Amino acid sequence: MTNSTKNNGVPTLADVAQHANVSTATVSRCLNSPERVGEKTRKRVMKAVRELGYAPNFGAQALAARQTNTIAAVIPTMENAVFARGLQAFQEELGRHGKTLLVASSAYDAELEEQQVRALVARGADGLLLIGYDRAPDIYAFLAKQQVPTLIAWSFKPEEKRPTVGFDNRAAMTELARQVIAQGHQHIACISAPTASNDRARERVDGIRDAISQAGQNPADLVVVETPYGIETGERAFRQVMTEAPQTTAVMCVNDVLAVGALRAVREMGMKVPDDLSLTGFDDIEIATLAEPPLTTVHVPHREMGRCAADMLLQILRGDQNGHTLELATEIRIRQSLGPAPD
Amino acid sequence: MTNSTKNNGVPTLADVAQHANVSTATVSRCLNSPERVGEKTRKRVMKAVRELGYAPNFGAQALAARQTNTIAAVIPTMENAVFARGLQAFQEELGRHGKTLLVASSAYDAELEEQQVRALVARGADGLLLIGYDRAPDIYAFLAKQQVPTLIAWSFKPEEKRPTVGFDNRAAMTELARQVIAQGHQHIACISAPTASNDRARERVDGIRDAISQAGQNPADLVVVETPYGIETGERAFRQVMTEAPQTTAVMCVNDVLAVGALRAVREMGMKVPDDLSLTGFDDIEIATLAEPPLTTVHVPHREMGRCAADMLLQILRGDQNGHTLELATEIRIRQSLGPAPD
DNA sequence: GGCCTGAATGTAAGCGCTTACATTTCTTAA
DNA sequence: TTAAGAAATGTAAGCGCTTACATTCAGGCC
Repeated sequence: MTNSTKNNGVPTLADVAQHANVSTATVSRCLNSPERVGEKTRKRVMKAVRELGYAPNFGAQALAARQTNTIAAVIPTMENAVFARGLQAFQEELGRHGKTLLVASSAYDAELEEQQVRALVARGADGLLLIGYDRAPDIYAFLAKQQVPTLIAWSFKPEEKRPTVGFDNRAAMTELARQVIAQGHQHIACISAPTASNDRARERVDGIRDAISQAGQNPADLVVVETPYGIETGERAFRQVMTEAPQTTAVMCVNDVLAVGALRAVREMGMKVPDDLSLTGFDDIEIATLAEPPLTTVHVPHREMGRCAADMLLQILRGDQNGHTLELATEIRIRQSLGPAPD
Repeated sequence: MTNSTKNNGVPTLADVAQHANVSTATVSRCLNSPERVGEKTRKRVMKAVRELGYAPNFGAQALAARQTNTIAAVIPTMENAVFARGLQAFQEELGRHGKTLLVASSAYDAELEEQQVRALVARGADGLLLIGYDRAPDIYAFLAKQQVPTLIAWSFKPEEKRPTVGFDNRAAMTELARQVIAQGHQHIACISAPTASNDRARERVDGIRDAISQAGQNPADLVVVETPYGIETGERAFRQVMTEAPQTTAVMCVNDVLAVGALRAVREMGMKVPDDLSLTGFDDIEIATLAEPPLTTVHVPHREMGRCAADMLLQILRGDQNGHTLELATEIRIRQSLGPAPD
């Protein structure tokens, strides 16, 4: 044990320096910009590093270098496959660039999200990924003050100027609703996540209304039931829809999970999809294809979004001043859960 | 702007101290142990904190306090709902205790996992969550040297002495296999994830063999096809099984995702589950109940495991010397995908 | 009043690293 | 051979915070 007995036996840069008979500066350079160190010295230093089992102290590094190489993400929940996928891709891409991912989830709760954002920034995140635009202005103010580059994902509104990677939830849903209407459905209902602080859900519902308007009908007639995320909640929401509006022939859900829940309820109620009732989802996660019948839905490139988000955030951190806004294309996937209106 | 122009305008402890006319020590105490500061002073300081929008510098804090309040997890992938759930619960529980979660994924790749572990430790993780026991000894040595408390999850072997929270994969699968055998199945095949560096998969396969032995048959006869995680791969694996062992009447998969893939293949091949062939999974994730027919599988309390993992790791960090090993119960869920052997 | 005690606050020494700047050593070309 | 420039290395000043220890100050007691 040549390393200092201080620091609990964990070797420090200074220990390595002593072991390799160089200054701490040289060791630091070996580790961070090896090309600036002579080959012989470098080998000697790396050997010392290995022998001592040295690993840099993160706090010290962060303090001195003024960056943590850490990117944070606050997502509603990892249990939603949509975010799990995106986050996975996000992390992979970050990892490729030597960044680490800090994660917190808000459980779709605005207040909790704010706390999480503050906590993660306090943890030294160099950059931040957030889902959707909706949030209190003071969070944005805080982020600006703390100079934390922030990227919004999973939403895309042309009029928003914040750095964004996402897709046009509204337009995508409008397109899907058109297809539903084209099948002759006159009484459409919608099962939505709570729209209060969730622009994605809100936009999707509005997208349906747009299509209804375009078809010359009254968008105010659209029956909307809001419910938290989940299969069971989707089930209950469907029953509510059928109670409130029994004439409904097509139910459009703002995500696949709710749609699967609805699908279950349909079956339990003894109806047939799509003969008696058509059903659509959004996201195109695995269960959409696995459901019986498979769900008509909007395919969203979640993985790609995660990857792009990482790239864009990295770019912003690097100081690239390019337009940091990217719209990804979605795609309607017509499957058996959508059929012509009965009668 | 009363705060120093240095540091890019981001306020520091010293700025707050000056603003509130106290020493930095007092500010620090206000933030970390408020009870040790007089009420008037405390209020004044907190006001200054708010006015300046102060947030502590993480690196400095970590360096001085010698801990980061950060816990890391390396999991195979978040795209597997099993880990997404567990991780979500893990994070929630950590958050409740003021800890933040660092995440990396290994993509089931041992070498990548090693890199990730090193990276996360270098990022100053106070503790570490790892999946399964299998890994190179030098990783364990490294962790010991770095004095990073580590908890293993998703596995549980009575003979292992490392801190662990998990379940007995082998015993659970044995139990399930018994049920399959009890249905008269003589020709069982298994679709497994690669077992080379995955003790969970290996134990499950061995669990089937145990049941076969117990039934007085030859465990060596078990046909095992290994394939990476995924629905499509499960599909292909099933075809391979039926090519290699066409007499098979029950296919036991080491997880639900592979089972769902197999189920698809069964259908494409024009067979009926469970009339022509029985199928089982493992994990009991949502798709298990959504599949047609619903999958017989082993229910694993993923969320609970995540939560317990957090609690245990926190305990270890606190220095509690209790036995840090916890076995969770699994439960067989018999559903329609399992039926009596044909003939 | 003087002394003691404990609470409140201040002083200042690091924590382990990066990096600007200084110094030394090697190349290279006249 | 030598001066000039480049490359390699060393020196040391922080980075912003925590905390051991020192100081101050009230109040209580004899």
